[in-house]
Amino acid sequence: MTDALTINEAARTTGWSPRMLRYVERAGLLELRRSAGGYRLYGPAQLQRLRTLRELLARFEVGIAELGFARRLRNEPALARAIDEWFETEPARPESVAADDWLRWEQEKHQALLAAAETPRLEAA
Amino acid sequence: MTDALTINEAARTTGWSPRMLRYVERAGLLELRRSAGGYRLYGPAQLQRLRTLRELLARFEVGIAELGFARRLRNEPALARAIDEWFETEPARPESVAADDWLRWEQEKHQALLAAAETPRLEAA
DNA sequence: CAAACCTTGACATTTCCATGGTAAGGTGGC
DNA sequence: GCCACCTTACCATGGAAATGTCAAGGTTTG
Repeated sequence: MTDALTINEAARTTGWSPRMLRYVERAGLLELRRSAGGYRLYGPAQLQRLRTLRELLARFEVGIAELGFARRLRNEPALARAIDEWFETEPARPESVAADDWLRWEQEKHQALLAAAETPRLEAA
Repeated sequence: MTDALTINEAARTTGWSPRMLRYVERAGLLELRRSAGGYRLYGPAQLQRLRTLRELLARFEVGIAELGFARRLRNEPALARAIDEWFETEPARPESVAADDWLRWEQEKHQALLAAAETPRLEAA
C-alpha cells in the first residue's frame, strides 16, 4: 500500500473507530487519497491531523458538528459578519452577569445527566 | 411594570413563544432585567435584539446552539485559536475537492430523510 | 485463488436540540 | 384578597448528531 495505512490500521494508531474515520471524512474535516480500488489511504499527514482533531474535540468539549459550523463561519463571510454584528450590537442594558452563564448551563446539563446516571452522589463525605 | 413588557407580551410582539424566550435567555443570547419578584422584563432593546435574532437564525439556517457556539468562540480565545490552527494546518496533500462537500452532505441528509418519509418514490417512471 | 480487509448502505441506539405542555407555587395590580 | 400572569422544574416528542453493527459485494496480496 505504498507507505499509507488502510482504515483499520489508521483507526488503531489514532484512537478513532473505523466508523468514525469515515464519518470524519464525510463531515468534510479530512481529505484522503484513495487506492485504485477505492480504499481510503491514510498518510502521516492525515494521521497527524486525526490525532490533533481528537485532542481538539476532547480538550474543549466540542463536537464534529460544531467544527463543521466553525468551518462554515470561515467559508461564509456573510454569516460571520452577521453574527458578529448581532453580538456587537448593544448587549442590552441590564447591568447583568451572563458571560459564563452558558458555560454554567452546559455544566449543569452534564451534571444532571451524570447525577441521574450515577449512584446517588454524596459530595460531603 | 415601569415601561417593560413581561414574557407573554414580549412573546406576542416578537414572534417567539414564551417557552423559547426562556430558552434564548438560558442559552446566554439575551440578558434581561428582572422585577423585584423575579419576572423577566423586556425593554425595547431586548425586543429589538429578539427580532434581529429571529431574522439571523432564519436567514442563515442557524440554530440557537450554534449561536451559542459562536459566542463561545468569541469568549474563549484559546478555543478559537485552536480551531483556527487546526483548519490552517496543511489540509493534507490529496489534491482533493471537498470545500463544499459538507454542504452537499447536509443536502443529502435531507433528501434521504424526505425520500424515506414520502410515499415510495419512483424516479424512473 | 482464498483469506483478510475494504466499500457503501441501511438499521439501531444514545444523547442532544428545539419545542410544547403541565404542575406547584410566588407576584402584581386593582 | 383575587385572579391573571410569572417562575422554575419536569415530562414529552421529533429530528439530528455520534456511534455501533451487519450485509452484500469488491480489493489486496501471499
